[in-house]
Amino acid sequence: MGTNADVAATLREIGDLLDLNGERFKPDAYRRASRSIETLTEDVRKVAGRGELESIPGVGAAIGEKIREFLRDGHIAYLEKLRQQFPPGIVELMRLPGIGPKTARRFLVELQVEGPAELAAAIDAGRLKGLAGFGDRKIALFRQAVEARGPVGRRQSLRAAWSIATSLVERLRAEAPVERVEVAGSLRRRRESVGDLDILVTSNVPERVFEVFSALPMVREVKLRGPTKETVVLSDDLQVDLRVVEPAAFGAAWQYFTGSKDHNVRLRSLARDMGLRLNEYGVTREETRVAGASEEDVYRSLGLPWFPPEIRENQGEFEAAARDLPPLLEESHLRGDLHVHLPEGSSRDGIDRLRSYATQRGWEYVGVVVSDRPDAKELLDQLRAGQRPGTMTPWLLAAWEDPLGSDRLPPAGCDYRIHSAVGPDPPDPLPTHGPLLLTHLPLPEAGAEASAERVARWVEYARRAGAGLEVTPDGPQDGLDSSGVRRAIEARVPVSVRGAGPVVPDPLTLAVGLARRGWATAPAILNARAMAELTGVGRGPGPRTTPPRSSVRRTGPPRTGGSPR
DNA sequence: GCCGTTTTCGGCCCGACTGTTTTCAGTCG
Repeated sequence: MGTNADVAATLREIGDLLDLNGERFKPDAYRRASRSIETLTEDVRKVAGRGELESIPGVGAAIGEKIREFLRDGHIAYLEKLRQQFPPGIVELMRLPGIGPKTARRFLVELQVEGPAELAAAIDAGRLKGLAGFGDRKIALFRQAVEARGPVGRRQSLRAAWSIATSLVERLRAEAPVERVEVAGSLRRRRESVGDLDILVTSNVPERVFEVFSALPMVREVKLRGPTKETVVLSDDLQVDLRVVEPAAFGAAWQYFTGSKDHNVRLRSLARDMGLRLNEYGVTREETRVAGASEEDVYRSLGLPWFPPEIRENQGEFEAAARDLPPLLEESHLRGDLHVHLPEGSSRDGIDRLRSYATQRGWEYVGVVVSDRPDAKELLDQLRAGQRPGTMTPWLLAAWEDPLGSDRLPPAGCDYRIHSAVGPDPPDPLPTHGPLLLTHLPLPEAGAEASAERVARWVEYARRAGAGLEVTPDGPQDGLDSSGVRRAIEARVPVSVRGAGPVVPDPLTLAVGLARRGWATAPAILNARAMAELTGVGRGPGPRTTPPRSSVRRTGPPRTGGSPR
């Protein structure tokens, strides 16, 4: 576990315990600080080292001091004291769906129930019957919550969530009486992992929409349904909230349900300061709605620019907006992809498909990996045949990919080299032959988001090797996560944004989204450069096994303006 | 406990849904 995650979990536990104690505002303060640390793009120890903990949103003198204590001693006396007041299982109980601090406390005080197992036993023994506020229905829900313990609440990878959401949205558009269907929530923000899906529709017959939606084959159960909102659980445990709003409020609702929570809290307090009120129905002054149909209107009415969803985290976007938001990378900035594997089948067909795919995207070049093809030699010849710069678009480059540490030399005619990582950490010697890219970084730890320290080591290694790093639709499962992108850019290590090539649907948008979450602008992105600026790769015939390392560095990205912290 | 281009004190987002309630408390996002 990374230190940031440890600190975040510790602060959250303090918040939960304070909640049980009946504290009014402290629990939220600790949880806010916890979320802030969790989404921090930098190692919290580094921030502490600079004495800047209090610059983190939600961290003040008291919490800052507790974080320092945790980093120094590995524990916090205040937390130890809190823990002594409650049995250890009680926090676990409180995290079950439908059980909050009030209910958990009642279990403890009125039934001496100290954890999930004891709760199950108490229910079985009929000890909850007759207690005020606990009817049969509620007791059944408690039982369900205890029994469902485990996979519920598991976060999905961005790519898995995207693919599920895409099919749900398609079905709704095709089969339900809706005008507009959009995804909101953390998926729209392109978070590396997604806990649930938020889908927003406009329709004048919500109940019909809910009927269609609940009948979809992937829906396992309907958790709740009201006039404007339905919550379902899919067969793979993912929860989906579907909301119906009127068109005049669509922008406000989309903004509201996209979040993040901390971005929204900041926004609403800004609105309040201006004598306005912001909720999911719009921005109102007294009883008059002044904005709501579009997100742009909502932000404009608060004197703010529209924020790209990927940076709505209250991690510096408001401060940056006071100057100028940096122009984040767009899919249209990309001029190619430097790491594409041909699909199964003949190379000739593969090249044809790739060419038309790249043409569709308007790309100048595509780097084709030849090293894993049985017919590598012929493929190389095909790639070389008839290509002259400027005569054919897109230009196809030949890439040679092998494991980091391999001393096998690529055959003549290859344009550049890609090294795939072979372990969780960079090996000792620097790669020779100047690879252009390092790929397949195994950054996640048991599905967790990549640890900040490990990312830092890879970024430093890439910098010394003069190589670029990849961000892919699989996020930290296969390359940089968004904080890694941010780090790489700060270290002037070029970042390559990689899609999936000619597969349908290509989740390239996710790789771009992760780069945007890392505040990437086009100049920092290797494959947003024109081919002529690509380290001299592929200009004319001849072997190019070793792109000059110096040129990679020379064309390194300028520092982006508006660095959030 | 945090925070402030109204504030260093006095606020703290706010609405939907459910269950068990004749008017609301708890939970959730």
